[in-house]
Amino acid sequence: MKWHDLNGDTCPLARAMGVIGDRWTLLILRECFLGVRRFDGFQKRLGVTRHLLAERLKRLETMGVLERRPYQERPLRHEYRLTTAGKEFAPVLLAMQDWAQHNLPSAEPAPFTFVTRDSGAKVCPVLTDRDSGQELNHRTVLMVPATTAASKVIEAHRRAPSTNSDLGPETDSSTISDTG
Amino acid sequence: MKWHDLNGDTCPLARAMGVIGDRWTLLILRECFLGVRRFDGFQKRLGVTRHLLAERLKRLETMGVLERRPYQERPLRHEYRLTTAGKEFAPVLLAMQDWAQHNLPSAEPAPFTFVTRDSGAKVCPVLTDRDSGQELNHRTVLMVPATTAASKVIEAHRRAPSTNSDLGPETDSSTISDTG
DNA sequence: ATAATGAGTTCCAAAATAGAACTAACAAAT
DNA sequence: ATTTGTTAGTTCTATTTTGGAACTCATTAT
Repeated sequence: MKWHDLNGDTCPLARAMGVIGDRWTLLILRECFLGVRRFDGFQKRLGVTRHLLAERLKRLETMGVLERRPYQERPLRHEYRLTTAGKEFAPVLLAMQDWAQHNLPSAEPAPFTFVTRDSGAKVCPVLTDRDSGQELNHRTVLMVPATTAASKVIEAHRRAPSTNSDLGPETDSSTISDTG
Repeated sequence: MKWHDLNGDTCPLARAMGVIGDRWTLLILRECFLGVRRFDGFQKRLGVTRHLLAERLKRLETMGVLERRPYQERPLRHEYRLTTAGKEFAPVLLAMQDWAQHNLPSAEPAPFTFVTRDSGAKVCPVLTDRDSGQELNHRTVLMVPATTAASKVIEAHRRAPSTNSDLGPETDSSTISDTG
C-alpha cells in the first residue's frame, strides 16, 4: 500500500490519516493554532528538517487544510494559514490532548492549555450528542458497519450484554461479518 | 529526531503522535472498536504487512492502549483487547471521523457509522465544556502557552479582535513568544 | 500423511526521513 | 562595493521504516 492510497479511502478515518498520519503534520497544525505562520517559525520550533517541512506544508495546502498567501513582495514571501477546514480541526486537537493527558502520563506539565475566549477558564472537553445532549463515549456509542442495520446490532447486543463493553460488539470472532 | 523521542515529549499532542503517528495504528484501533481482536483478523481486514502489524500491536500494548491475553492454550493463542485507555480513545475517533467527513470529501459513503446504544440513532458529535456546556471550537477556545497568563492573552485579543479568528492569537509574528 | 490454521519471524527491495549543505532574492550594515 | 543577514526553500547522501513475500512452529482437521 502506498501512502497516498489512504486519501481516496472510503473510510473517513483512513482519509484523516492520509493527512495527519505521520510524525510531523499534527505538530505543524498545533503550531498553526498557536499562531505560527512562517516557514522558519515552524522549522525552529519543531526541529523538523526543512525538506520535510516544505513537503508537509505543500500537502496540507493540497488537502485544503492550510492556505499559502503572500504577506510581502520584494522579495515575495508567503505564510501559511489555517483554512476553515483547518480551523474545524480544533475539536480533534482538544479531544486528543485531553486523551493524552489522561492516558499517556508525563512528568512535566503540558506546555500549553486550552481556555475559553470569554472567561479564560481552562476547558474540560466532553463530546456530546447535539440532539440528545447525551455524553458520547465507549459506553454510550456503538460503531456499526454501514451494511448492518443498527437496530440489529443493538438487539444482538441487548441479548448478550457485555461487562467489558466498548464501542464495538463483544464477540469472540475476529471478523466483523461474523458479528453482524 | 527519532521516532521514540515523541513518547517522552512534554506536549501531550506529541505523545499522542508517538502512539498513532503512522499510517496504521489508528486503523488498527478502528478495527478494535469494530470488534476485531486477532492477529489475522487485523491483517486480513487492513492489508498491513504481518511484520508491521506485529510491531504495532506490540507498541500499543507497551503504551497501555491494548492488552494481549490468551484465549486458548494448546496451541497458546493471544488476542488483543482495548484497555481502559484504549476505550477512552473513542471520542477522538468520533471527532476525527466527523472532521474528515465534513472536510475530506469522498464519493463513497463511510463504511460505518456511530450510533447511540440506547436508541440506535446516528450521533451528531459536538465537543462541549463540562462546566459551562458551551460548545468548544476555534471560535470559543484559545490555545495558550502555559507560561502565559491566560487573562493577558485574552486582553490582548480583545484589544485587537480578528475577523479571521481561529484558536490562536492573531498576529503576524511567526513565534509564540512575540504574541504573549 | 497431508493440509489447514493462527500467530508470528526473517529476508530483501523500495520508500520515507534525518542531517547537513547549498541556492535565490533581496535588505541592512560596514 | 562588499559582506552579512533573512526567508523560503532545494539538493545531496546516509539511515530508518515500510512493503512484499516466503518461512517457521505448534497443533487440529481430513
